[in-house]
Formats: sequence, structure tokens, C-alpha cells
Amino acid sequence: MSLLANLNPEQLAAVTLPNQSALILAGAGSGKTRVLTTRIAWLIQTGNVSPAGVLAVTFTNKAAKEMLTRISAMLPISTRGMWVGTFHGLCNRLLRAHFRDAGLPQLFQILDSADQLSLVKRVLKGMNVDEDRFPPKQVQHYINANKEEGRRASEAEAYDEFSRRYAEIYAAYDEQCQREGVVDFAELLLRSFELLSKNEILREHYRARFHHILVDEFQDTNRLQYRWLKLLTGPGSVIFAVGDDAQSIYAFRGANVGNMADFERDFHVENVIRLEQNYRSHGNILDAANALISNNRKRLGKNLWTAAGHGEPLRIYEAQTDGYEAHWLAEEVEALNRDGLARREIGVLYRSNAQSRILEHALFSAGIPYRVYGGLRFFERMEVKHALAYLRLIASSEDDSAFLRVVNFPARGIGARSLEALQEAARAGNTSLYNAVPQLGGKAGNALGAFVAMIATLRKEAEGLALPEIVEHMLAKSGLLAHFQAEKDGADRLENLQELVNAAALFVQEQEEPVAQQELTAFLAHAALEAGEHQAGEGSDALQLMTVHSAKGLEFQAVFVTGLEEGLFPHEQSRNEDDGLEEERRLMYVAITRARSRLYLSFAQNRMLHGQTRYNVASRFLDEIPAGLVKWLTPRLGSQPLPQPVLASARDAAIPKALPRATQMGWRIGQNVVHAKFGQGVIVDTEGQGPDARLQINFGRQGMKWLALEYAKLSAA
DNA sequence: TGAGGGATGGGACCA
DNA sequence: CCATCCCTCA
Repeated sequence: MSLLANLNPEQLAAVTLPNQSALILAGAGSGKTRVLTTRIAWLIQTGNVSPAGVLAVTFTNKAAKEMLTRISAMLPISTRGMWVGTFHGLCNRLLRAHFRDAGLPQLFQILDSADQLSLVKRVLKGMNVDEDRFPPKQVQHYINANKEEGRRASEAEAYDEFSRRYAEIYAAYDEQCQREGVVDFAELLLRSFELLSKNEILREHYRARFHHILVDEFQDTNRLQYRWLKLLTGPGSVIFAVGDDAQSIYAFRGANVGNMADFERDFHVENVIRLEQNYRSHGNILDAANALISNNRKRLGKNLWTAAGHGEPLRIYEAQTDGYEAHWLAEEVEALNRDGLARREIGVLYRSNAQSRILEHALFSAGIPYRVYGGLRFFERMEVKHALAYLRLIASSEDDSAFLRVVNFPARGIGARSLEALQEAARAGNTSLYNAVPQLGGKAGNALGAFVAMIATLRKEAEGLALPEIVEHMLAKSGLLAHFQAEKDGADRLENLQELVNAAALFVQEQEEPVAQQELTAFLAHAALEAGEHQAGEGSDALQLMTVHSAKGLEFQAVFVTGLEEGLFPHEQSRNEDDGLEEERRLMYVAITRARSRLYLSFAQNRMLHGQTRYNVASRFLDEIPAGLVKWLTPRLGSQPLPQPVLASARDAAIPKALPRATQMGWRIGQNVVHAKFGQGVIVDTEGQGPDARLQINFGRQGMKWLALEYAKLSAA
């Protein structure tokens, strides 16, 4: 059977497993997606299941699309009827189909996290809550964390005045969502979980339907997602879970690796298959990754190997400053480029977004095209959000969030006072802001009345119009176009608004069957669930810049991992978290395994961060890579400051101004020292004079210490 | 209403 | 250093 050709024995075993739940531990680059999609195709081709009996779930839209593309390529059937999508996408589908049973309006809207935050702020104001004691961002996190544990406000911990207040806010927030007919991301999951758990008929229906449930990136599932999967699995269904505990890097957003162990137990998994043959990287790179990750105590255990050769050693570069690091990187990229390696085949990775600035500066000066991943995406842009708010209001009068967003944008002279009166009227009449407008008199009533009349007209005129025309019409009549035309830097925004019309047209075109009057709502859901790629320039040959997190799942011929310094990578904050350092190490593991044949690891002795120069020691992760696998591009002086590299233009380099000043009894900032107990460190700051003098020293993994000069036994390194 | 000053704080991500 | 928020003032 051609489907199974070229699979290795473990992959073959995984693809053709009998009908039992199974866990596939798939190492980086081991053909995880291939196994998952081939499994689906094989199940269908052998008549084990019909397409309608398959549910496959992922985390990102990109992964879901990739999955569908691959399945279509393998099977000559339509993928319609198959449920393939993200957790949120599938929950949305479920809730749309059973909105009544779920207690939702038919046209419920989806809030993205920015929408959610502004709703939280509004609720806090309405309750007269002190925003210093209850910061909106924290409240938002509290609500989401509870929902992701499956807890409603009534079940939230309330053991003192403070936590009771939190629970009250949570309750008020949920009530407001219900009133407005809006649903946040976590709510999509929780609501559909509750729907299935309370409604036996529905639950049994779906359990009988989905015989095969397949889960991608299983290590990233949170508790609620796990329970959701469990609920959906009937006696005649099995789960095929694919994941890699070593690539679990999302604990901070609720991912629970423990789900892998729970899964083995709860589903009596007899088959744990390890995919350890790596088809991506050379041996030295894999050996480095294996050695690094072996420092983690919590592991399910796996060793990547390759049939390819050892390849080159890993290259380590030590720079004096972040500026020199960036400059070196640019030159190296140019050299690789001259040797025939395309720029798009080179990935530049960093731990935090703030690092991209100096890299961009150096690349820009060198004239190297690059593309930065991350940042604002299309549907999150301010002008697009405004346009979407008008569309939401056209779709539903209950949507107070949308109302408040655009009631005075473009400016119509409706200020805070008018809105306060309106909110009071709405509360009294127990109705939405939109519907409360007729109760208001006076000047405020007139301005608001005109706004409501405009929306009503738009709604009426929208009947019978195609979606793109509705959008176009709204842009003109709302005054959005005029507003940005008048703005001096509004050209980009106008372009984005035009792009929104195109997006609507494309959306209509991609619909398999027309959904007529619900098309607008479907489009709005699409906008919330799929915020869209943020930039053009996909096709051009540009260097790829991104955080290590967003590099997960990608691969490059050559990879630069920059900023390998204690405090940055591993990140300072990870010290205070359970399992923090291990997660950082897994992140480093992800970074290393992105490279096919060449891997650069670089760090800087001092770096500008938050406006001041910081003196760091090399990341412990560098020490965890066996010396035999690496080649130092800079002399391995270890502790000595490097000689100043000669640069064509000095302005490209951030040379620390603090360096020449602040010397203290023979010690100076930036100097490397050795302490009897703490080992090697760097002097970061000094304080006091004479016998009281103290030095602040960064001892890397031993932490930052203030030491009294008189007592500390320091020697120059 | 909006421009501008001053304080503040700063990890990573997707839906 | 930088972006963001809040407040003040014209």
C-alpha cells in the first residue's frame, strides 16, 4: 500500500495501531505530522472509519490547515464531514450547532483577549472596584485560569475577603458576557464542555459519531482540554495522542504536561510508541540536544538519533556587547548567503522580543532583508477592530462592547457624561446600551439617537447585500474612511480597511455552502478565531527573525540562537517558578532542534536592557553541551574581557558608557571575578566607600549578590 | 477632544 | 531605552 511506503518501523507501528488508545512520543523532527495524517488516511482507506467519524484537533490554525492539506493529498476524498480544527474552532462549531442547549444567542460574538480586557475594565468600573488592588490584567488572568480549570465563579476559591471579591468580579463579568451575548476564548471551551457534560443526548450522539479522536501537540493541552477530550470519548472510541514532553514550553499559559501521564492511566494505554529517528538534523546537533535535555529530571525519556552523519560542530561566538553580537551575525549571514544559502533558510532566534531591535538595526545597516514574526496581526489592528465593532453592532444590538468602542469613533461629540447617563438608563431598564438610547432626552439623546439611527439604517441596507458590500458600505457610512483620509498618517490604515473588504470577499468565496443571513456572524467569528498573518512579504527571500517560542514546529538550514546569557536565557523570572528552569531548558532544546545542518550559539558580555547596561555571564546551557561537539569562534578566554573588535562604523555597536567610570578600589564594573563559594561572576554595580564598600556581582546560576568588599574573598579571574 | 507631559514598568503564545 | 497609561490643560 503506497500510503505506508517509506515509513520507518516505529512510524508504521503507530500508523497501523489496532483500535486502542495510544500515546506517541514523537521527538523533534521525527515525522510527527506525517504519522498523524497518515494514520487518518489509513483508517479511512482501510474502512476502519468514515471521514465523519474522525475528529482531529490541534492548537493553531496553521497546523490544522497543514493537516487538511496533507490528508487531501493522500486521499481522493473530500475532507468535508471530518472535524479537523483547533480546540477553539471545534468548540465554536459545536456551540453554533447547539446554541440553544448551550444557553447562547444564535449570533453570539467571540471576544479576543483585548476585547476581554476592556470588558473586564468596564465591569470593574461598574462595581466601583479599586483597580490598584484588582489590576484588570490580573483579573483577566484569574478568570481565564479558573475557566481553564473548569471552575465557574460559584466554585472559585473564596476563603477571605480578597478572594471573595475576585469571585464576585468573575461572576459579574460572566453575567455581563451573557447579557451582551459574547463569549471569550476560555468560555468557548468551558461552555462546550458543560454542554456535553449536562446534555446526555448530545454527548451520546457525539460519542457515537467520533470513533477516532486524534490530538496533536498533546503536551500543550490544559486541564479543561483534557477533560473535554475525555468527555467526548465513548466506549467505542479511541484517542491517538501525539506529543513530546521535551517540547512542553507553554506551562505559563496553562499547559499541563501531566496530562500525558494521566492519559496513559485513564485510557489504559498499552502502546506508547517512541519516534526517535530524526530526519532533520545532523548528529552533532542532536547529540547536543540530547545532552542538554538530560539535565532535566522530569522526563519521559527519549533519545534522538539520525542516519545522517555527524555534520559540523556547533559554533559558539562570544561578543563583548549585544551590538557586536548583532554585527557579527549580519556578517555571518552575508557570508552564508554568498556561499549560496538562501536567507529564508536561516532562522535567527531569541528569548524575548526586546532583543530583535538591535538585530534589526544591524541587519538594516548591512542591507539584509529580514522578516520579524510576531507582533500585531491583521484583525488586531486598531482600525480593523473599529470596523469589526461596527459590523458587530449591525449583527447585534446587545453588544455593548462594540457599542462603546465606536459610539464616539469617529468623534461625534458623545463624551463620558452622555455615556454615563446612558449606562445608568440601560441598567435601570435592564437592557443594552443601544436599546436604552430612546429613553434619553436632551442634547446627549440627540447625538446618541443619530448614532443609533445610523446603525439601524446600515442594518436595513445590509439586507440583500453580499458580505463584502456590507463591509464597504459600512466603511463609507460610518465615517471611518473619511476619518482616516483626513489623518496625515492614515494611508496604511486605509489600506488595511480596504484589505478587510478583500478578506470578506475571500471568506465568502471559501465557504462551502452559503449561510445567507448568518454570513456576517460567521465572518466575525472567523476574524476572532483566526487573527491572520500580520505581514506581507511571505514569498520574498528574507532572513527569519522570531522568538524561540514561535519557532516551534519550524526548521531551518542554519540557525542562530542569540543572547545565551544567564538572566536572559534562562530568563531571570524563571528562577521563581516551579519547574521554571526545566521549562527554559526545554525551550533551549526546541531552539537547538530547529537546525538542520548549521547551528550558531552566541552571547554577549554586556547588553543594554531596560535602558541600562547589564553584565551577564554565559548561559549555563552552553556548559551543558559537551565540549567535543562545539567549536569556539572566539578565543575561549572565558573570563577575560575580549579585545575590542575593529568595526567599520562604531555607531553600530552599543559600547557601554558605564565601563570607564565607577571603579572601586581596584575593581571595576564589568570585571570578571572569582569568589571562593559562588564561583565565577561579573561585577555589576558598586556602592559606598572605604570599609563600607560593597560590590554587586552577578554569579550567574548562583544569582545576583551584594558583597562587602572587606569580607568577600575575591580574586580577579 | 486631543495633544502633550510625566510616571511607570518591562517574558514567552495561541485561540 | 521604549511603549503605554493617565492626567492636565488649552
